[in-house]
Amino acid sequence: MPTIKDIAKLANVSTATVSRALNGKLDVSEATRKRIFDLVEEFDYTPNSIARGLITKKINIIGVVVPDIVNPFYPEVFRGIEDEARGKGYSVIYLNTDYELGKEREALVMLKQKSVAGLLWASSTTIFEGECKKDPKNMPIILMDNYHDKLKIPAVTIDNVASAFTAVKYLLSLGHKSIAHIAGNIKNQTARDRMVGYKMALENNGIEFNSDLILYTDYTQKTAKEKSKQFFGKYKPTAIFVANDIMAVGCYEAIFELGMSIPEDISVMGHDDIYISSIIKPKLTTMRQDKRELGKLAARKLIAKLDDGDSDPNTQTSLFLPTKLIQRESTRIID
Amino acid sequence: MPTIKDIAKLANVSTATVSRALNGKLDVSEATRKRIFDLVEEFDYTPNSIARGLITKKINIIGVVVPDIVNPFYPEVFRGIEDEARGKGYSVIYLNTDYELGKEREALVMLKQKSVAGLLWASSTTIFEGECKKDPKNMPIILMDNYHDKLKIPAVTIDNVASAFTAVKYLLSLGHKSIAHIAGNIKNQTARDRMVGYKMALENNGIEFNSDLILYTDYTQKTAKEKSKQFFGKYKPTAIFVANDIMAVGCYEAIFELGMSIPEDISVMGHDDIYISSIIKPKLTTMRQDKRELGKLAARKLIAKLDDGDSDPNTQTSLFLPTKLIQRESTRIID
DNA sequence: TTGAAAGCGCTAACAT
DNA sequence: ATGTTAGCGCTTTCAA
Repeated sequence: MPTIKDIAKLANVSTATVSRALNGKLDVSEATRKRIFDLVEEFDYTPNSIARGLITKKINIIGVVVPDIVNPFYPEVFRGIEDEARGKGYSVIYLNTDYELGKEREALVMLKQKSVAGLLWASSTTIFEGECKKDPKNMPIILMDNYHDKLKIPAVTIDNVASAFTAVKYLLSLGHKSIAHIAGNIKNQTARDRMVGYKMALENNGIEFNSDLILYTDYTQKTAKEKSKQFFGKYKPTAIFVANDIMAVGCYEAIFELGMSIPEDISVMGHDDIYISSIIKPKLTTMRQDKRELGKLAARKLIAKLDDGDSDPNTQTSLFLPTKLIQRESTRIID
Repeated sequence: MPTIKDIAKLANVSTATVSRALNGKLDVSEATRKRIFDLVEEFDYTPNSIARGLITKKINIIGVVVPDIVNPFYPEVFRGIEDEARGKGYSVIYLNTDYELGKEREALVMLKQKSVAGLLWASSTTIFEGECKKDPKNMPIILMDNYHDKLKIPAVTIDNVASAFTAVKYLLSLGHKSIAHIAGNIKNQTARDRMVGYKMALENNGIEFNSDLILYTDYTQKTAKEKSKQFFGKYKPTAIFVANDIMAVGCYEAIFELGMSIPEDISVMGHDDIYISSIIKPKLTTMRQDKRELGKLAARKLIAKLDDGDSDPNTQTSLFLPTKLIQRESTRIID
């Protein structure tokens, strides 16, 4: 593998000049620039990013931290990130945190130690403030699928309140009056927001919020199934809004095991529109979010910050993407 | 962040000694070793992996190359890899290749440029030989979910011939005589092997192989659906063995759209046992492979090679994991 | 057992 | 517009 020295020698210039040319500095003459680039081409030279990293304290790798790649929501987000990052010359390091604060912290340490340029973070819990404020300049962070009220960390997510509102509003428009809600982990801003949207829609329609109709979970299919099974023993709502599709699957299982049917006995509404939602029977009515786009825009925002600093104003702001109601077979009009 | 210099100064030794102690060289006195490690502990010092990488030409990151993380098979493999790698102090860079040779080549270049220590490679097509033979010492490769006949690259995969054989044998044991096969991309060794197993089982039971009953695909759900729909217009086998579960879903769709039912009109057998296979209706009978284990063992093999060189003999050999028949609802006894 | 010194490949002042 | 020099944080000869 050729080094910058080889190119310098062949071009009859110093390594500094080659470095300047390669990094697009303006003070290089056209002639030498061309000479250098021709050589680079000819010998297929690529700068050693490790050596560069030693100086700049940064390597062109971005870290992605998510709860669990096995959760069908994340692979799509990841594709969006990887596609965008690769196009801009960045690679992606991926870490799972299993919804555990300890692993999140550990992930952060690993990533810092590896000098990644920046972070894309889908935190499962409310982000711990200390870590995030520490050298924010050295390692910019963009939150995904979550945001933080107090800290001003830019985020790319959806408007969860509005989205849940739309979902429940739809259920109401179908004539449902007794609507339960399976909430996610309420340590999570996203889960809280979806519950807020649920409440708002209810109150907006003159229906009183009933805390008995709320099932608290940890966002997993298993828990959703267990809690649902218990719940339906006691309560008979005509509809249920589930905070994500994976839990809706758990809810389906419970309903079927109890000998009930969807949507005849109960309408089920999910959220996210993951891959399986259109495959399960009955097909799940849900709110679609464009997961790939989410990843792409988050990566774009981070890389903009990395490459251009904070000159671009929208590297500092958050983005709230729209969601879309997908009507399928799991909901019905109630008489 | 403290550097090796800081530790050296505090310990009253040279940086060389600190380096030696940290790298477990034997020629450091117990006293100084302890002094150094105490300091390391106290100041939470971690060596800068970039600086180290500049010398060793390696960074403690391993590259993972797969066709598409959105394909539900891979997230689980990835979890296995990440868990194992993290435990051993390695991070993981992930690249998608979309079943395209060009992107595979590009991925390899990126990874080399970033000086990753080694590669875990789930190649979609038969690996291109040139790239793999080039400096194999510098960047060891372990193949996943695939292997290569001619090149002696160690692999971690399953015995696809045996697995497909078992699958089809099961169908035969149910009394089926006319069994179709949806094959994967036959540029791929895995796809070819599964077809071989299919043939062997047939011939083993005195049933002649009929090429009309083979559907060639690119491993995607969409293609599987299209080809199935055409196929079932002309042929009426009583069973079909699909080379993977994602295509089985496509096959389901085709069958349902044609107004047929599973397993009454046709038995469907998949392969892999991905997440959705136990969720779809009817639940899919399939061959389970332990994807997480696959990833874990592949990572373990690679890291063993990285850390211990080729002294450990099983860094050179391939591993063929067993699969397991999972009987569910999509297959039935035929009379 | 330890230290001094060189150098990995690159960038960034500081000169010219 | 270009070259010289120093140095990023670490490992690794070579000496002692």
